[in-house]
Amino acid sequence: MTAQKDLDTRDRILRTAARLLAEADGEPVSTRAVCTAAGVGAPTLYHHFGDKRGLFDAVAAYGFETYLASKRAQRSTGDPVDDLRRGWDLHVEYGRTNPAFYTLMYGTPRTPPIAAEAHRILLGLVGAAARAGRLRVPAGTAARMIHAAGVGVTLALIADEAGEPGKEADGAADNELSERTREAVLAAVTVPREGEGDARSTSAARAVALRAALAADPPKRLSAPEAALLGEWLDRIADG
Amino acid sequence: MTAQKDLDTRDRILRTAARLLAEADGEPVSTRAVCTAAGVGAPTLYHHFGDKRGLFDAVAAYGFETYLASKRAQRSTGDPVDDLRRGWDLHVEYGRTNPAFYTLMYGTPRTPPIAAEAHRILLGLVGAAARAGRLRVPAGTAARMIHAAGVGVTLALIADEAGEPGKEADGAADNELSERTREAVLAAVTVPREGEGDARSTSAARAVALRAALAADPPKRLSAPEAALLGEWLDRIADG
DNA sequence: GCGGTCACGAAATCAACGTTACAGAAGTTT
DNA sequence: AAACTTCTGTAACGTTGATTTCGTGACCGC
Repeated sequence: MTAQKDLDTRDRILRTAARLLAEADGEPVSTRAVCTAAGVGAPTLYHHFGDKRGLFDAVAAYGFETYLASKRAQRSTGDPVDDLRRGWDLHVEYGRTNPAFYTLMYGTPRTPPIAAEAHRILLGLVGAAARAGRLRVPAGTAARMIHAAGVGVTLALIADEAGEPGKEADGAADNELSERTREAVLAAVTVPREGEGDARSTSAARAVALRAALAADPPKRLSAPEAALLGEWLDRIADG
Repeated sequence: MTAQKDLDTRDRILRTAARLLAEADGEPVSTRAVCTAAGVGAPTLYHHFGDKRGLFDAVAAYGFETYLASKRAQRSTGDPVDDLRRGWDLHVEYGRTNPAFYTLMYGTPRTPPIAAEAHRILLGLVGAAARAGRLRVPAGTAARMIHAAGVGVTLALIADEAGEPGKEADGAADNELSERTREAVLAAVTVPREGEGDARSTSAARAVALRAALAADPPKRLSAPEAALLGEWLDRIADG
């Protein structure tokens, strides 16, 4: 079974590189270290991954896949705002359990392309909330706010745990930071539940909902400039 | 003037290293590159900074000093919540104009000790708001939330500008993200202005204010365990 | 059973890195 | 003026990095 052995070795290199990357706290990991730790020769690594870049790209994809899998598996709870909550919690949880991968992903200005799918999933959740009339700001703005705040909170938690490892007791404080910031952003971005808000918030929410629906299904009876202008007006109503 | 020449060369090396660090987008900068770019020999660098670590520590302090100077120069506007706003804006502004230094500071789990003073200044601003009765959550919690969200927003803006450089037009969208997130967190953390809120929020704010005052000036008439228990109760009141 | 492809290891190659002897120049002190 | 300290350049040293060259054993279709 050549294919079996092949996958075994490749996977072993991948796992070893991931472990070394997690242990080395930020400073670079050499291909030599990966080879010796995995018990393979250098040509084996180059046979499977081409070069160092290819190896670490594969490692990044490998480490991020568990997160994407959990995100993709997320089913709607019926309440789109609760779905946003669960998405936030999944994000923070992944960062806390995989700090090395996470800082590689979101701590650098050059966000790897693998993270693009995570962002697409977030846009999907936010879009659903918008179509349900639960947003009071444009969907793109809401997504950016949620993403930025979530990344900031996760990096702060990682920094805390790096500073004082082994402290299990502050898990409560960590959850407090995450949940409070999450609710702060969601409160600023969503409308409570039903149309019980004042007229201003509901008209804003309806403008956002219409905007999201039009984005998903472009109006055929309007020209492109007309649609663009309409979108701008709807944003202005949403900004209230 | 030996001292003059000394400072000149040292400063030139510092500036050159800072520039190379800003240009090299994340990947490491070699001492050789710094030496050739600064027009000095290697022993000069080692004479002034000891080794590579010493050089980059000095560079980090050098790059962060402008930020700390602006923070320290910040005078109160009279409204402690407005002071928090200005502190946030200063933070974001520094990150956008110095993305390389900023990601070095806040993008890594190992936050350099120089950033500790920035955090102390933030704690001072938050403490002032707490003593003025403008906080509805404990001061430490508020500081953590503001810091985490601010870092997240700044990193998001840096990532945006790295993705599409030269785009001056989206400065408005950038400010929108920063201001909206800032107001979202401040709204969740502070109370509006005067004691016009309902009884629950004012009692919470007063509990936080008392807590902050006691932290600054420990009560002499209470034993340490008593004071600890009192603090816990005040936090519970503040949490509502 | 045999040529060919695939997976892998031992050792080597080449460049780049941090760092250091050594030496010379310039100012300061005596 | 001589000795000394400080600052700096030339030229290396030793290490480590990524990557390749060559060779060998195993498996697979014919």
